[in-house]
Amino acid sequence: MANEPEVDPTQQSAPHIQRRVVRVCDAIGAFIEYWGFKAVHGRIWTLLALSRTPLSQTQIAQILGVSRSLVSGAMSELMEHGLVRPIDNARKAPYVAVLDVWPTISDVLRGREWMLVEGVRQTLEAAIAEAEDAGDTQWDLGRMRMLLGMTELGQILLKGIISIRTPRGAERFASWLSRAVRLTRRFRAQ
Amino acid sequence: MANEPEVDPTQQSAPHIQRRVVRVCDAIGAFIEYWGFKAVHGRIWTLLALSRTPLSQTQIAQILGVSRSLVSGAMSELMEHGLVRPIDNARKAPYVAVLDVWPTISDVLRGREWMLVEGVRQTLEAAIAEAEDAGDTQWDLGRMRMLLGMTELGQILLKGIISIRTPRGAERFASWLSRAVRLTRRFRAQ
DNA sequence: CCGGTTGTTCACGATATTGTGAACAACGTA
DNA sequence: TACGTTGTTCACAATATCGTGAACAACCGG
Repeated sequence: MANEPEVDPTQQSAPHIQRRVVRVCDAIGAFIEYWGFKAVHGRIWTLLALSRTPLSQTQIAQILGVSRSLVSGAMSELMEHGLVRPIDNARKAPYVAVLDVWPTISDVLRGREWMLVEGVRQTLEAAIAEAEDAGDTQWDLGRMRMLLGMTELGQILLKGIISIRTPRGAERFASWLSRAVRLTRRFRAQ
Repeated sequence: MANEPEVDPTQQSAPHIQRRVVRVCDAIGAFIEYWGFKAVHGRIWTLLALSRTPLSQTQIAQILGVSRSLVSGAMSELMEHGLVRPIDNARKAPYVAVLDVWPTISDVLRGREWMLVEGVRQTLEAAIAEAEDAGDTQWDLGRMRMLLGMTELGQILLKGIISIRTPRGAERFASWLSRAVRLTRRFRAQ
């Protein structure tokens, strides 16, 4: 199909604007790399989000300058997370980005972060129970209780953030947070 | 000094409570590993935070079951970040945890996160300028402007969070956030 | 049926990360 | 002084991660 917008694989003769777009993809990739995803996920999602037309995996690989195998693997992960979808039901099809990324963020928070905080909470409770029984002198029971309190606070915040599904939900959460912070003042002052 | 609390290097005969504490250290280490630090940093900090007495690097290595060299390297990094300090000025001294971790979190947000978001913003601005000049058909100018808006919103939030230094600051920020979310309602509705 | 394309899979290399052990200097004490 | 301890440094091993290229199956148009 010669009437498609031509995508030149060589970076030199690619239109200036495409290189600018790839720079954006790289920057967003670097950003989300710090949030537990891989950089290539962010690069692919951004490229699809900024493209007016759906793109094939081959096109994506050409534009980003990576191998098709890398794109293939990253793509199936992105589709698992619901961040990208094929334009029709066949598995062999051009792809578009899903712009509403909040469900994914929410899933990540509910899964990864929640499990980590919950793990801390459980080990803390076990250590506190043990320390209360044993009358220990080496470990600081008060500090353990403080950390447990912070853990529970973190879980409450996580629950609140996860429950945000709509702009209206964000509004409710923000005003709830405002009130909550005010109320915990005396607790922090101790 | 035989009157110090004995710390048994072998995990079998270590007091139950110590093993519980180490489990807490591991859990917190796993948690902060997802936040750009290394797990061993969290383990060491937690151990010091939960110990009533200052600990030497050798003791830390024994309790956590890692080598002294690993502790040494992690320790100097923790001291750079201000999360741990020696009990007296000499470099050879027992160490204690600094419990106020907010300055460090704030530094991380101001450094790492800010640079990443700023990088996205700059590449987006460059791409938008180029697209406006070139009258391009392949890339979606509207989406770029949307991402730029989200980036600027992120920077505003980051600035707000960073500015929290005291409980009073947290209170101000929370109520500001509540108002801000309410005001941006019509913007999101578009 | 046959080339061409598209996505998938796998074995592999390149590279970064993490932790270890040995050697060493600084310090205090018998 | 001789010795033990503490922290530091460095070369190295173990491991994980990232990305590649080749082989392959599915599909489409001639």
